[in-house]
Amino acid sequence: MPKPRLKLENAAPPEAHAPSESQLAIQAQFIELFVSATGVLGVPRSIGEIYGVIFAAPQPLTFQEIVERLNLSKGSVSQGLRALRSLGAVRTAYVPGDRRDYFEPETELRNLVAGLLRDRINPHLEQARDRLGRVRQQVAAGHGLSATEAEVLRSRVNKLESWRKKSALLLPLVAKVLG
Amino acid sequence: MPKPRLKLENAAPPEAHAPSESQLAIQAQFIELFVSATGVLGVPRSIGEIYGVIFAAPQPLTFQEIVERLNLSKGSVSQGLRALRSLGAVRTAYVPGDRRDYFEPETELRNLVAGLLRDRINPHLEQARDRLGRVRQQVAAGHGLSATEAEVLRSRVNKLESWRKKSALLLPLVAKVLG
DNA sequence: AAGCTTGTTCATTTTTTTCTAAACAACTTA
DNA sequence: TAAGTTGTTTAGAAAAAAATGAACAAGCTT
Repeated sequence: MPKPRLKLENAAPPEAHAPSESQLAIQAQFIELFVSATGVLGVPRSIGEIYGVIFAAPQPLTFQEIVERLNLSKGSVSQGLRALRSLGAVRTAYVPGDRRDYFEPETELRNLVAGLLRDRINPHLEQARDRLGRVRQQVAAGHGLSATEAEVLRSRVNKLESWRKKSALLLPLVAKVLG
Repeated sequence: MPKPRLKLENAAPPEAHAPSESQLAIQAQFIELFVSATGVLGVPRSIGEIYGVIFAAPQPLTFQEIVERLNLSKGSVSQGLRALRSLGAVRTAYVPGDRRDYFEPETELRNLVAGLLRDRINPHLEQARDRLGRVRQQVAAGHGLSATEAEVLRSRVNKLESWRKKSALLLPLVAKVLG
């Protein structure tokens, strides 16, 4: 026999009331700002909207509130939130007596940039290092090239190597300046 | 057997000969490298291919050579080259006695990054400054907000302002490190 | 257990981006 | 002037990306 559970009486969660017209206008401005950033970052528009609506909210929002305020499908919001959490751009907030997830924004630029570097840039840089090694080998072994052609190609490979080094030098610096 | 083509008798331009198998392999490696970069930069794959094939060539290439080596349509190559020139990533090289355009790569990272900043980042930053001003006004005027809510929103706007300032500070630094 | 609520997954549809091919313009040479 | 090159423009096809919605899972509540 399952033991009967006590209902939490005060469960009435700190529900955000329906936003006023003025609040809606503010929210729209914030969202617009982040949506325009998606263009540069190459992420889907809906992700900008989701981050924007969370950023614009004075209190953490529930999944359902995000769906309603943006008129997005549950599927899109679920996927968007997963991406944002993976970047470290949103966190879940715990609300006692409420089973739902509440979402709040990460607002430290340092941390947001760190997430982007980790998830989007670094993997490519590492892959590039490997590829570059292969190109260098190919060029070194390359036959059918005149002496001057071979020389040009070697200098091109060296250029690439210098790009890679400078990038690797730059990224920590970026993190430092933003912190 | 390729069908014989009518040739101009003396014009004989410094035509690149058909690449050897080894040259093709090298070229493919270079292209692969730049195509993988398109993912990060959010530019079309074909643009990576075009820059790659130019970067991989010891001498400047003609439009037609690019089309043939990549099996791309003339239209794609024309558009891709325009974008690359606008970024300052490829230059045209003059070849005496030849009407065709020859293309060679810009290989200075500093200049490539400068082009990206100019064409892709700066416009967005300027737009962001305007939008941010509007958000600040909205929040300042915002009614229908409790005192604590208004306080949170003001601090959010201040965060955004500090992001913008840090970014504006960072970009010149990037240019300097890469130079 | 049956019936809610909350959120995820994924096959399909919708939208956006990218590419192509055909028409065209500008210029050169016959 | 006609005919040939070289490259651009653009309408529409093809491909890729993003969003939807229905089925599903997991956990409460009664």
